[in-house]
Amino acid sequence: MEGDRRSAPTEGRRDRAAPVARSGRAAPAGRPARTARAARTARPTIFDVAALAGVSYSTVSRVINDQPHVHEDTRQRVRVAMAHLGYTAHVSARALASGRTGAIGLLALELESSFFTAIIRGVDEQAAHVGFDLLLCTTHDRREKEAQYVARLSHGMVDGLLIILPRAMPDYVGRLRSERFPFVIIDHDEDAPGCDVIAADNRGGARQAVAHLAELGHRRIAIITGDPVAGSSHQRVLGYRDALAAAGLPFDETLVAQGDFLEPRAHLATLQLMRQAAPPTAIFASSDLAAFGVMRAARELGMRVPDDLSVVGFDDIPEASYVGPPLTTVIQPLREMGRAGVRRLAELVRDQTEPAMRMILHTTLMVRGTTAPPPERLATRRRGTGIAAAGASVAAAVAAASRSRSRD
Amino acid sequence: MEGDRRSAPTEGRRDRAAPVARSGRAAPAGRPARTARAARTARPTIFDVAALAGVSYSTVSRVINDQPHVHEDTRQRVRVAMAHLGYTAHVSARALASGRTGAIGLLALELESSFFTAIIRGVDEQAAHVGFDLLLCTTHDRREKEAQYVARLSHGMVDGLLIILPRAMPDYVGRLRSERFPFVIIDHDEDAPGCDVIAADNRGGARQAVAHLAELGHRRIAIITGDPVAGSSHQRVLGYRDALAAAGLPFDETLVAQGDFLEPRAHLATLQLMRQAAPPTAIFASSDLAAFGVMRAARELGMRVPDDLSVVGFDDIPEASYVGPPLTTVIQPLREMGRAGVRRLAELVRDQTEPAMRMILHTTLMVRGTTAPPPERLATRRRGTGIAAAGASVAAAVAAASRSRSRD
DNA sequence: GCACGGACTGTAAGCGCTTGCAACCCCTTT
DNA sequence: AAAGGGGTTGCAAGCGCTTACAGTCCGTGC
Repeated sequence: MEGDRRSAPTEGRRDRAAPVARSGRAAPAGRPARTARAARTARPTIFDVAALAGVSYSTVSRVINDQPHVHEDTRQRVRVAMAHLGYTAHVSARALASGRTGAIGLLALELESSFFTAIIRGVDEQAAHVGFDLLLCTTHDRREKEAQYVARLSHGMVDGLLIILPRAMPDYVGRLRSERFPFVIIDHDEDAPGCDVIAADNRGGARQAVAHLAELGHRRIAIITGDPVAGSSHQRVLGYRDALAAAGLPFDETLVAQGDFLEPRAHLATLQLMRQAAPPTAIFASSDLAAFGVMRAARELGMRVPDDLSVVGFDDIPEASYVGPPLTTVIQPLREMGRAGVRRLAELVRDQTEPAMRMILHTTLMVRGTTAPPPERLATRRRGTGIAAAGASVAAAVAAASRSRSRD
Repeated sequence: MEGDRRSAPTEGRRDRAAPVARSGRAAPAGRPARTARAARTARPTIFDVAALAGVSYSTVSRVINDQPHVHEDTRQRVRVAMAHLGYTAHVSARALASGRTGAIGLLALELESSFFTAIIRGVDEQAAHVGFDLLLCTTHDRREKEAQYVARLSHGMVDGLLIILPRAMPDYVGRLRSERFPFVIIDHDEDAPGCDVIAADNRGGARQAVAHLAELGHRRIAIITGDPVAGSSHQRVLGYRDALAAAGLPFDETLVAQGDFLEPRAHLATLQLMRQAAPPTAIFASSDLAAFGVMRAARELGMRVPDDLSVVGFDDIPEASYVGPPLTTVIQPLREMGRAGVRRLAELVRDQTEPAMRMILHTTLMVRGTTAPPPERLATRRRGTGIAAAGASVAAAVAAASRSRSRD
């Protein structure tokens, strides 16, 4: 048997290629070759490669995994055999045996909004870079689904999880933590003890945006908030207040309208804001989508942006620069957030004991075409009829409406 | 031993919950409980559930897979045990044992363009609907990578493959076919014998677009083609010629500019087209992105769209309706193509013997703001100086240029 | 010239699950 | 009362790979 192994690689290879496998070598003890069963597909396995190369299957495994302790000649011989058979390792089998899958999972709410796709682009880019496969799961806000996904994913599908979570912390996070499963949360701007989090500086960004409006001379600056369950939403309100305070402007509850980051709600909120006795001359929307809603409302009211109303968004999704006029907004480095998330996750997968950390990325104000100084002070002072200066009959109607019910 | 099994479920359950596992039951022959080795994580396995429920592991497996031949009481008992332990099946293990993964792979060139994300949205939606997980792979046009991905994916990662392939057929497709691995190709509008293909009616769509321009009175209609390696590109040229012929217009080679579906190239091509002695009054761009390039060039030349130049795109990516003026384009049902791809793939996974088919989805012309009748005939006739009517000095310069070199 | 460490290689024992088959139960049929 | 049969259940044998451990071989130091 031993002399056997020593047979010169070259001719050894040839006679191994013959149909008859040398018994007790190709088929290890207790593994009777291949049963008649199914035989799913005739895909070559590690055993076929081993037989062809005239080595044991574990040696093939070592070659596949670039492990040391394989003679260079042997390695070559195995490589040739693999190429010859067109061998590709079975992913599930390695995952099962090794406990590693080489993939990461990405959990996102949906794919509709550019907000998510922007992050996903960053994730995809970096995942490819560090050699992870990407499993994309969208939850469509179905909480039960979400927990299920997480369970499945963390049980043999992926090595780590990236969760875009602009909301409250769900229960499964606790479970992941206790199972010491690597995960990173993206866009979760609130307390998350023991979790690795990547978020943008929401408060700072909002402050920049509102400070910009104040500098332009606006005194009545409204905010349309994001979804109240999102921490980022809260942070942006704080930034708004910071900026007001810094500019010496009073905080006025009537200038705070609740939104949900989406367009329709912002549209509605804007109509309500403008109906007030003292409507704002500028609106800070908590997302670009919301800003689009503001602009649509303005258009309907016959107001021009930015002449009659200034608008600032948040996020800088691609559409922001397409619309007319292009939107002034706060750049949130979405793509970079995705990239950073993967980088961090890769570290965690490598070393499970890394202490959790929180990573805050800077935001930048991007001044484009939707902000300008407020319309002449006169209009601002002559409330109610002020807007009528915008000229459209719709505006007049709103003005009339706001006169009749002085406060909402 | 036999009487044992018959022990009444109720009290049987209790004593099974006791720490001591009944030897030879919890641990099957040749499987000595759990070795001291690693024990990766203390995740419950099917054996733990079996022990707790007082049944064999295969019964648990049957419950997991909703198979018949399990007594309802037993089923319940197992369910309770699973819930109690927080059991979740190990995905790789099932994949290895069963040969099915419950996932499909999606191979896309990249994620940057809305073209791909639109398809992906459809894929994601339908995948969730039919219960497949989605593995997203972007190739970034690195051919070697692509073949590798396909090999990996088809070896135990996914049950089927969706390939967005607006290009020539790569070699690995042949391999997939010979391995009888289920796959569907999306957006591949040319011959693909034996392959399942989903594509839009590129020829028909182009015909509609160009017919629309002809109906508006345009006589000199240019086309900026797509990437020549794409079958869809070729089909759109055919549609263009169809429409010209139908309208009794001659086919003029000088009105065909080669593009690549992308913006910069189209921008350049437009500048060249307009520099001609007899510039077109309308341009059919083979993609929306290309149409944006046309519009940018027109802007630079001081021409107004659609007054001086009509533009039609193809695809109807979301940005098409955002730009000003909103783009007249051919709606390609990208999302539906993604959905249809998954539906078809699901069928193939279920029944490998399905004969291959080709599915062509209809396109729709969406008239928006970039098309109008050509500028007064006069201008069209008085070539060279005609454009100067557009007014801008840039246009004059181009006119001058076109005079000096009467034909390119 | 022989024990010894190091470089390779092979063997066994799983990873956690599915599934064909055999065994068993209880109940009907003859 | 014995045979037959359908519904349940358990067992064994894998799926294709990784990896601890146990050799095997060779070159070296004494």
